[in-house]
Amino acid sequence: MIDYSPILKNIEKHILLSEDEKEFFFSLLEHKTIPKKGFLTKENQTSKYTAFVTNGCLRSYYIDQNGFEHILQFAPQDWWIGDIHSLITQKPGQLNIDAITNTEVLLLSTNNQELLYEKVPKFERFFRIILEKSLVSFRQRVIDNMSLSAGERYANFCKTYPSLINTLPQKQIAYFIGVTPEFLSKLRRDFQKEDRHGKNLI
Amino acid sequence: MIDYSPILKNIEKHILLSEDEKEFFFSLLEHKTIPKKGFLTKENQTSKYTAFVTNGCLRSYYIDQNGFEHILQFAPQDWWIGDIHSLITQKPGQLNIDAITNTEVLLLSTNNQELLYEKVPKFERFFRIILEKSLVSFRQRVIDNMSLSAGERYANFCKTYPSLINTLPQKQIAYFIGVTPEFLSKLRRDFQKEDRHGKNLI
DNA sequence: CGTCTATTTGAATGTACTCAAAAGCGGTGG
DNA sequence: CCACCGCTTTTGAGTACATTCAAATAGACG
Repeated sequence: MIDYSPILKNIEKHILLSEDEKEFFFSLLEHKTIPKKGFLTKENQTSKYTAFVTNGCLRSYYIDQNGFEHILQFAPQDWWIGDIHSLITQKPGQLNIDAITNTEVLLLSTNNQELLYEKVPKFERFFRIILEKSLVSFRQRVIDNMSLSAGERYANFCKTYPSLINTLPQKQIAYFIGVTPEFLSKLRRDFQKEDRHGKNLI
Repeated sequence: MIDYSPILKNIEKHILLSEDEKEFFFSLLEHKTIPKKGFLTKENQTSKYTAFVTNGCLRSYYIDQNGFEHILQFAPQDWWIGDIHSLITQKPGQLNIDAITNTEVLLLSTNNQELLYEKVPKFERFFRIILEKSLVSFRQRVIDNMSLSAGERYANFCKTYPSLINTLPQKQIAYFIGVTPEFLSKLRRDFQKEDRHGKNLI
């Protein structure tokens, strides 16, 4: 009934599994539907699950002391997401993770993840590789925040997530690149002006 | 001759090794001394080594298109450091890694790291855990850059790295928290004023 | 001691934010 | 089907935080 092929494909990019191992892995997953605006994780709660998105899109964000949202990650189809700090410390976390659209996820609980590592050590390798990639992208984010202007970060976002630009409220792009929605609106207006001038000059 | 106990202690926090495994692991390491201002890694070169600092302090930094330095990480004693993007893609990287003081490192080449994973799969677990921790700290860095003012980031830095405040040129702290050295100087002046006023009011 | 680099200071500037108000847009119920 | 409501986006004026540039001062090291 549940289609495990997307997650299997994701995993087999990095490790190969026997039929038994596949069955065992699938048996550890829980399928869940998160409706638009529904939550996977809330701040001040201890996270129990790492999620793999099979359909839809989740986002993780932090709310600061002034009540402003800052989006850390978008997780469209085929992405892994979770509050890793809370997951590894098993302490209450700072992040909220909710659904931008109706979303289907496969959940792996921390207990089952440990079990998986014990029974099928190859998964240590798999998650090591996933973590390497996440680390690279967060590192890039730190670099970009320190070395690029807001306009450059927006241009960057458009290049990196072309599929999200038209599906996402502009506000959320602003919260991701680290500017106010008002300022992003002005940036876009200025870009359009530049574009038009560019065209006229040709 | 080479003292492997610091790195062993670091590893045995997370996994336990047999004598043979220890010997094998040690045989894969290269010892190197990097003098103050010497380089482990230069931008545009493909990284070959992950380093463990047994003594001294390294830093990794990025130089942007305007020639400004942005420090990504300090690696004092007992820390791991490397240009992970270049290491995993085996393409030329963006980072420089150099020594703040004379530094002793143990180097693990990418080839030897793969060999280690093959022969002693427990190391997959070890590096998975190291990566989890790095990821948490880079994630926190993104959060802080988006939600805190420069003054708050500086106060944060002082709390997090008390040992570095007096050993590091102020400039480098500025490049780490993401402000100009001039502005950090002004921030510190203002903090001192506040402190004095605070004292006078009591 | 002299040189080189780091730090401090000040004035002018710029980038991005705040606040307030208007305009646009989508969904829902009558 | 359209009117209304709530939310997003736009716009503008004023402001704040941080940078730039230039010059003076302080510190470190050979």
